[in-house]
Amino acid sequence: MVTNIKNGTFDFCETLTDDEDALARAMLERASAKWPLRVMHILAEAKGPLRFSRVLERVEGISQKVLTQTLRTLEADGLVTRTLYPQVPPRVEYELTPLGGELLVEVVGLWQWIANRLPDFEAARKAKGQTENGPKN
Amino acid sequence: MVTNIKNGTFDFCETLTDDEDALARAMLERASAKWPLRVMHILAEAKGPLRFSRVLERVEGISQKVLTQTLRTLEADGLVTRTLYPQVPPRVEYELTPLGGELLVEVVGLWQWIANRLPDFEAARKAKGQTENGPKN
DNA sequence: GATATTGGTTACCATGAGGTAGGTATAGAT
DNA sequence: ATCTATACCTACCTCATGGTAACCAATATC
Repeated sequence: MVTNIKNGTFDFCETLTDDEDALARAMLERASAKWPLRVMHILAEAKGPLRFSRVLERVEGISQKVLTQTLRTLEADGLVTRTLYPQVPPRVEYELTPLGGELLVEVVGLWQWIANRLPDFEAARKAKGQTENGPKN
Repeated sequence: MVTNIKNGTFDFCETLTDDEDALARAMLERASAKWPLRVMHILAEAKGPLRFSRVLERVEGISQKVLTQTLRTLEADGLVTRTLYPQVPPRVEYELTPLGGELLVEVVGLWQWIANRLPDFEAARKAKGQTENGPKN
């Protein structure tokens, strides 16, 4: 895996147009941001449609505004569906799409890789400050 | 893969302490941010140590301040090494660590998955606006 | 003595992302 | 007539982030 870096075949970005690059980057940022992942996780757990208020209850710490924005972005990206029932207290349901489910799985894979390497990261954090050669700054 | 969402065994987060969760989340955000990925990519391409100025030249659009911050963060996380030679025009070299190389590969995997699904995302973007049932607001 | 080099740090300013509070629409209950 | 519930939207304020520019240290060069 790391070898494809060493032998120079490490070519992402180069195979994409600028537009595609920007879109992929945007997706990556969205997928790894704080709220989208949580919201998608909640929706995945629900295994079915969820009303706005239910999501708001379960995503701890999120504000209504940000949840609205988050859901709209996820909808625009095809990761969740939004279904409006024009009742008189309006009812809106959100559900994870198959694409959203797949993306979630991919991100969770990366997440778990990171979780497995957590000791390495913590070790790096502690080992800091005395690795420099030379008396110091 | 998606099935482990459907049958309820979808449990990341729950297996981690709050500290670990926060750390993993921070790593994920860092790994997917705009500059760290580019800087690591440059460093990976170089297949060896690179001076600060060389990195600055190659990462198009980054400012000196942000590159400094980025490199310091990467160093703190054990993803790059920083070697200071206390010469009189100071010389500092940065190099990707094995851990950094592995992380890069993982993120690139996700990146490529997204790139492969780009048509789906674009389709979702276009198909927006008429999926709502009900005349609309 | 003035200046350039290298890898920063610091001060200052602009942009924007997020939080809070309030408004809106409408039917049914009181 | 008024209040409640739902899923927002809009305005306003704040705080963090990123950019620009100036400064630094020590030697070598003009």
